[in-house]
This record gives sequence, C-alpha cells and structure tokens, in this order.
Amino acid sequence: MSPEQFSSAVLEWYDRNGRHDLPWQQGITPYRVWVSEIMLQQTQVSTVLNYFDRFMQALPTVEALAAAPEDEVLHLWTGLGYYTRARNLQKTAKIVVEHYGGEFPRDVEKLTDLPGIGLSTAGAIASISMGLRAPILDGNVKRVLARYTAQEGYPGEPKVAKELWANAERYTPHARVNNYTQAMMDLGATLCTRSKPSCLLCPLKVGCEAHLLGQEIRYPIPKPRKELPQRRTLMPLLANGQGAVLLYRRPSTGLWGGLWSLPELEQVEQLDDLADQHGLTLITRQALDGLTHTFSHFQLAIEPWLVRVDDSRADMVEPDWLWYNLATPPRLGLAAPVKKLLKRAADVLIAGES
DNA sequence: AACTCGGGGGC
DNA sequence: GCCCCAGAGTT
Repeated sequence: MSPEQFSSAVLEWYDRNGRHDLPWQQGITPYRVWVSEIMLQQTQVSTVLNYFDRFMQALPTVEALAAAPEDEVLHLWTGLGYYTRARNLQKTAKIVVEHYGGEFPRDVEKLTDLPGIGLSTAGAIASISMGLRAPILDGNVKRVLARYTAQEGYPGEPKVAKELWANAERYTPHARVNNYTQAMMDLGATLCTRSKPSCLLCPLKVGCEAHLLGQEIRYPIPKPRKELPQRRTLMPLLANGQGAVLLYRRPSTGLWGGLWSLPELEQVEQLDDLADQHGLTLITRQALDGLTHTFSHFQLAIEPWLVRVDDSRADMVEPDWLWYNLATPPRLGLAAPVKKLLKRAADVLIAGES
C-alpha cells in the first residue's frame, strides 16, 4: 500500500472502530495529552484509567503542577510505578511555566529537551494536541509496523530502530495526524496485539507482510535471550524385581510442586547412600542417554541411571515414596522429563527381559 | 549496548 | 514465573 492508502485505511478503521471515549481524548490540550502520555509510558490503559482523572482534578493546569509540593505529585502517582516519571513531570512543568510562559513549545525537538519526554512521547504530544505532522514509535506502532513490513532484527538494535522510525515517518499523513496517531495506538492495542492478533478485522491485512507469511507472532523479533544458567543432576531409576521404579512426591511448593519425580544425586557414588536409606541392595547400574530439560529460568542437564535393586528387605510404606509399576502405571502427576525417562526405562527393561 | 525504574496483566 | 506494556535517562 502507498503511504496514502495506508493512512486512509487506518483512519477509516479508526472512525468506525477506534477508541474515542478515553478521558485524555476529551477536552484535548497539550497539558492533558502530555500527562496522559507520561502515565502511559510502559503502563497499560486500564491502569492509567484509575489515575488520570484524579490527577487532573487535583492539578488541572501546568501552573498548578509546577506549584504543587513534590509530595503531592508523588502521592497522586503512588501505585503507578516508575516514579522518576512523576519527578520529571514536575521538572518539565516548572520549565514550561518559567521558560515558555505556560505554553508547551510547538516543536518536537524542543519537546524532547524537556525531562521525561523522548522522541515518541514528543511525537504524540505534537501530533495529538498540536496537529503537527510528527511520527511516533511506541510499543503499539512498533508492533504494527514490524508486522506490516516483516521487520527482521530486534527493535532494540539501532539499525532496526532506525528502519522502524523511517517507516513511521513515511506512513504519517499530512492531514488528520492527530487522529492517525491515536488510530495507530488503538490498532496496536486492540487488534494488532502481541498474542492472538485479530488480523481478519485489520485494515492493513492486505499489505501486511507478516500476515502474508502467516507469521504475525514472529514480529517484532523479541529481545535476544540471555543464556540460561546451566545445572546438572543425576536421576537414578531404581528398578526392583517387579519392574517398578522408585519415585517420590515433591513438596507442594516450588519446582514441580506436588509432582512425582525421580531421586536426584550430585554424583553416582551417592547411590549407596540412597539405597541404604530405603533398605535396598544395589545389583547393577547402567547409564542411559542424557537429556536436557529447559525451564523458564535455567536449563537442567539430566544424567539418568538405570539401577537394578533388590527390595526384599525394604520397608514398603514410606510416606511420599512409591514404587511405580511400569507395566501397570498408576495415574499420577509426573514431571515431563520424568515421564520420558520412565518410558525409556520400560523399553529397556522389557527389551532386556525378552 | 546494557542497565534501571515498577506495578499489573497475559499466558 | 516469565514477558510485555502509549519509554526515557543514566552509565
């Protein structure tokens, strides 16, 4: 789509389906738009709704904000987080009052010089409250454009950010910029969402490269993951003469809470201690192929051992321990890699007996 | 380029 | 429990 077709489609959608009732869309002034934009930095609309009107009622003008005690401003901000925003808000209010006569400068560059106002927020204030043709690139627009252009690379990289900004500038129309800016944010917030985007309702689906590829979720490319911490553990599968493996129930809280799992050892020599604790006699041991299991916060390398034991002198009733019969498996919760290992053990034991 | 600031919601 | 959210400032 040409930039004209792009912005027209977005504006038409906005007129029919955009949000027009948000508090900061009423009685639009640079002051109200500015305060809303600062509140909305890294903060969802539903959260800001609980703060905006209260803030405006207490401090209705930039002069009131400039003159307020800092404690009052922070009080009005309590619970919103990122409290530097509140302090910068008042710093900027004082500058606007003392240096600009109470009127925000109609100039993106001068706006970005004010504390707490970066390029995107400056663009939003300039376009929405002043009608200046200024692009924005907040999280919503970033997502919409990254998908529309199937933008490769993590947007945090300067090169990628530069391309996204260039596209943001390219598609920003000369007319109705105020509505266009709001429209792009609405589009990103309501249709072009991070997960489960409503592409069928999207005015840009015709030209959207990500949609064309069926890869909407792939964009924007997420921040590169830091390498996960590595841990290792030994998991012995103690198999008795009846083809059953010893499991224990993990504490109800924490990792694999309440699930049944295999014992864990740091080194194979600890097998003797483990056997002693359960009154077992070791017969043979056999290393199985290792496997890795990835958690959200670390990666676990598992070294499984199939260990045949004699349990004839074992105490059968230990709380939170049981013999899991591989031929007639009971129905209980197993950690994923444990389930996998039990299947392997069953295969080996059956193959070994036949 | 990486880190910090923060509370809340989605999955 | 992560990731992400109408980001910006600091190191």
